Amino acid sequence: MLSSKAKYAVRAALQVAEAGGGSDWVQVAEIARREAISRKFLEAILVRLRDEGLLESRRGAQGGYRLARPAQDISVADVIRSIDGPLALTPCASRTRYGQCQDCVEVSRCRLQPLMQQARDAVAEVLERCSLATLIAAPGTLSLHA
Amino acid sequence: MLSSKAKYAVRAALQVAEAGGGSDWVQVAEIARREAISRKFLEAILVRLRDEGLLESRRGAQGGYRLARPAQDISVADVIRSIDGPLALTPCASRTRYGQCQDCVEVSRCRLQPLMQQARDAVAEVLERCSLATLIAAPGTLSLHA
DNA sequence: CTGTTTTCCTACTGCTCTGGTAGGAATTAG
DNA sequence: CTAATTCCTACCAGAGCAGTAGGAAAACAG
Repeated sequence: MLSSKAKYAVRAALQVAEAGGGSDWVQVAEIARREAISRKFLEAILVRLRDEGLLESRRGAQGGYRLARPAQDISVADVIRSIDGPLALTPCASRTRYGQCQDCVEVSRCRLQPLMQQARDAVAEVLERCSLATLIAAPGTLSLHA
Repeated sequence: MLSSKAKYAVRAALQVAEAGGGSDWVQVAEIARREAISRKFLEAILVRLRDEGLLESRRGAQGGYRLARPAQDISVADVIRSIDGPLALTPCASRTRYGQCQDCVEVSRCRLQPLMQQARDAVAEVLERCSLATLIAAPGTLSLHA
C-alpha cells in the first residue's frame, strides 16, 4: 500500500504540472486548498520532491514550486519512489535501491527472488510508462491499454 | 515492500508443500530449523495461514501442518495476501478487499484510481499465476516468461 | 530599507504496525 | 499417564506514519 503522503504527492505534482503548463510558480497554500491537504503537511512533501530533483522552488513573495522537467519526463513511479522508496516487494528485487534482505539466508539460492523481480518489473512497467502529462491528458486513454 | 512475516510465510508454505508431497504433517520446529526462523514467531504465521484456509493443522504428538489444498492451487498471492493484506497500492484499487481511500475526495473523479488498478492487475497477474508447485518445480522456468 | 509573502528548517506528538518474546492451556499419540 | 505439539493471550521495544507548531531565511514590492 502507498502511504497517504505518496498519494498526496502525486496529486500535488499534477497540480503543479497543470498550472501554467508547469512553468509558473505555484504556491503551497494554493495546492493545499485545491487538494484539501493540510498546508504544513504538504510543505514537507513538496520539499521532498524538490530534494529528489522533481520540482524547483523559489522563496519569497510570488515564489512557489514548478516542475524541474517537462511533465512527460516525470513518471508517477518517480513521484512514488521519491516518497515511499522502491516499488519492489523486496530489497533484493529493487533496481533503484538494491539491497540484500536481512532475513534471506543466501540471495543466490533464494527461491523467491526471481518471482519478486517479475513482480517488480510488472508494476514498474505500468508506473514508469505513465507520466504526469499522461495523467493530465486523458482519463480515457488509460483504460485503453488495460 | 513485503513484511518479513510474509516472506517467512512463503518459505514456510514451500517447506510444508515439499514435505511428503504436502500430505504429511510437518512440525513447526522442523520448519523453523530449516528456514532459520524463530519458532514462536513462525507459530503465529502458520496459525494465520491456517485461519485463512491455506493450511490444516493437527495438535498433539505427531501433529503439525499440511496444505489444505494441492500445491498448484495455492498461489504466492494467496500467501502474501493472508499475511500482508491486499496487493493493491490503494484500497480503492483492491479487488479482494475494496475500500474507499480516506484521503480521496471523490472516488469517481479520482485521477489515480485507473492507474492504480492497472498496477494491481500487473502485480496480481504475476503472483497469482505462480503457485507453490510452480516455485518448487523449477527455478529455471520462472525466468522464461520474464 | 521596510514590510509582506512565501519557502525552509527543526522539533514535537500520538498512534499504529512490526518483529519479536513468554508462559502456559488444550489436544492427541502411544 | 506421559510426552509431544499446536493454540491462545499477553506483553514489549523500536520504528514509521500522519500530522502539528513555531519561527528563521529569502525574495519581492514599495
